[in-house]
Amino acid sequence: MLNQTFYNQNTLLIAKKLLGNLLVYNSPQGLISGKIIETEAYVGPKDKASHASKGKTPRTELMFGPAGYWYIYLIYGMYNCLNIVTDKNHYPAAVLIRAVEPIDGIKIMEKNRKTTKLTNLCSGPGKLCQAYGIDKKLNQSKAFSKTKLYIKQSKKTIKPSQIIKAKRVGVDYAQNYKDKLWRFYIKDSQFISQK
DNA sequence: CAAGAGATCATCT
DNA sequence: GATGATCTCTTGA
Repeated sequence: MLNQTFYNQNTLLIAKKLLGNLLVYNSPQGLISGKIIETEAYVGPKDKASHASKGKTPRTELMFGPAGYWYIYLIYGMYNCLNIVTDKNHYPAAVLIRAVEPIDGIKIMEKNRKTTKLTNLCSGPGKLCQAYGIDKKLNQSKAFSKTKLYIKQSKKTIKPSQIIKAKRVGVDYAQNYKDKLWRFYIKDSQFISQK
C-alpha cells in the first residue's frame, strides 16, 4: 500500500503517479477494487478551481492538513467526490480520483450503479463513488494505514508517454486557473470519464 | 450526436 | 438565498 511519505510529495507528481495503481475498498458489501485511470490535481491556496482558494472553512480544513487523508464531499446535492489530500502540511492540495477500471466486486458495482455496462460503472467521480458505495462516512479517514479504503501499488507502472494531460472538467469559473492542464489520464483507456 | 434541463442539498454569504 | 470538482434523461436535427 502507498504510505504517507508518498502522499507528502508534489501534487502534480502524485496525480500522475497514481495512474495505474489500485483503489481498494473493503466495503460492507465485499471487496471492491479498480485500476486508477484518471485524476485531477487541485493545487495550493491560489487555485481558483479548488475549494481551498476560499480559505480555511470547516469543510476544507482537511486540505490544509497532513497528506494521506481522504477528502470526500457531496456535490450537486447528489454525488460524492473522492479526493486524497497531498503535499506538505499547511499547504492545501488534493488529487481528485475521476475514473477507475473495475477489477474486483463488479457484481456489487453493477448493483449500486443499476447498470451492467462495464465502461459506465466507474467512469466519472460521481459514478465511481456510487459504484464503490463511498460516502461522507469515510471523509477524513486515513489512506496510508490498514484501513477500509486505500491505494495499492501496482507492479506495472504507467510510462510517461502513456499519460495524457488535459484541462480540468467543470471549472470554467476558475479564471486564470481554468485552463491548467492538471487532468491526467491513461491514453487509449475505455474507462475515462466523458467530456 | 449535441444541447438543455432537472434532480437535490451541504456549504458558504 | 445562491451555488456547485456531476450525471441521466429528453428533445430535436
